[in-house]
Amino acid sequence: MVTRASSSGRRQFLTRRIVVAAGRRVAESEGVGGLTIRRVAAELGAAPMAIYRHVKDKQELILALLDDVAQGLPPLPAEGGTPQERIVGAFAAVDAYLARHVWVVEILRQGELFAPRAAALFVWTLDQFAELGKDDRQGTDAYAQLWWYVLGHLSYLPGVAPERRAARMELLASSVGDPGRVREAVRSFGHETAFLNGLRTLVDALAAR
Amino acid sequence: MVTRASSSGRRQFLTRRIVVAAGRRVAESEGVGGLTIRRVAAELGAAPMAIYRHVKDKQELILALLDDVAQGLPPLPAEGGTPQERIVGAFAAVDAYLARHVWVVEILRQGELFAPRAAALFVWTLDQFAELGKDDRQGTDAYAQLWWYVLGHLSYLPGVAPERRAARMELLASSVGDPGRVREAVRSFGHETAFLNGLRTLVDALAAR
DNA sequence: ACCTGAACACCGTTCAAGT
DNA sequence: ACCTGAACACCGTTCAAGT
Repeated sequence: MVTRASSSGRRQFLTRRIVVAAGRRVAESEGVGGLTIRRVAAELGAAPMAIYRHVKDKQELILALLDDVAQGLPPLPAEGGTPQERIVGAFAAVDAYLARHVWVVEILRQGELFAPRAAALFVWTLDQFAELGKDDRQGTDAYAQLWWYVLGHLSYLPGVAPERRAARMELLASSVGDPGRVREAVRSFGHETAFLNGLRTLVDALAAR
Repeated sequence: MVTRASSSGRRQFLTRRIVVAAGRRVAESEGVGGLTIRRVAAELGAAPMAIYRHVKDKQELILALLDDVAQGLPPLPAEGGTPQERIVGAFAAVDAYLARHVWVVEILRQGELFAPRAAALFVWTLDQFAELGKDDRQGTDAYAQLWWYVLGHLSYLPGVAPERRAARMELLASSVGDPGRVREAVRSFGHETAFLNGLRTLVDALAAR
């Protein structure tokens, strides 16, 4: 996976862009847990300390990664349909995009957020709820509530990795008086459709209250 | 913080209970990030390797901690009121309890869950929705949707630490065309009341759909 | 100016000892 | 049986070099 050799020249062969791109490759393939300065340096065939010339410390690298991912966020839905449909579409798209980059969720949880892309979604959401006759105070509450729902779903995703599913299921079933009932109830559960249905339910309720 | 000295005797002075209790003290005061085998050992005045006699590895210690916290989960509401009120009460109580132990949320996110306490909440929730005329398939979806909402709220908590709030606010406001509107909208936002209102809205909608 | 190497203070964990 | 010490393979980061 070494994309650059340090052998040829001595002069600058690293840039912030290159470092961030390498960091992203590492995070994408091994998760945030596997993201280390030394690992990124190895990815680039450089000495670990070379990284520090382009990034203040590990925290700054992580924030740069967050920014990088934010660039790829799907665009907000334009006109068409009801505000409810647009809101569902927007949050479902954000959820789907971030689900493809679960490692980011761990960073988001550390209290970071992607501005300005998060800010754009926030204001856009205020506008949608304004169309539904809600003021910005109500819109803010609704935005937070929708975001919690999405963040919770994303946070739960690592647990549904196929190899974990069976073990969790058994743990759950065996802890209860009627294991058969639990197994039966969970059998047909699909988190994606449950997520979407719940999102629709929540948006409609927020619009109607 | 050393609660036991290794000096006096040579024979067993550690037990699994003692190790787990020390681990919990460390996690509670420094978070999961500060939880290290070596730190726990120091807390007990023991050699790091002594820990491994009572706990297989760090992962097992973490699971034991999860179990320990689960013991303190609030009891499920008994009869009285509508199912909706009981459901809101139960999930709000779980949220409040875990909010007092935020470090646990990081573990939950790693895909672990507390059985059998989680199982009890799950089955209890199925029962409540059964009273509302929903079958276990619908109840399972509702449980997942409520849990995502709670987990998202808990995941968001570290970001509202007082010292972070102002910085986040500015980052958000400055990223947008109309900073004044954002500041005004967010001014009166209170995440606890927003959480509770959203929970009520969601439960009522799930009951009605 | 940019990269490197050695070093420091940390990790989890194994293994061979001590009592 | 239980605890300890040295050791190994990792971290992030600082500092003094090299070109």
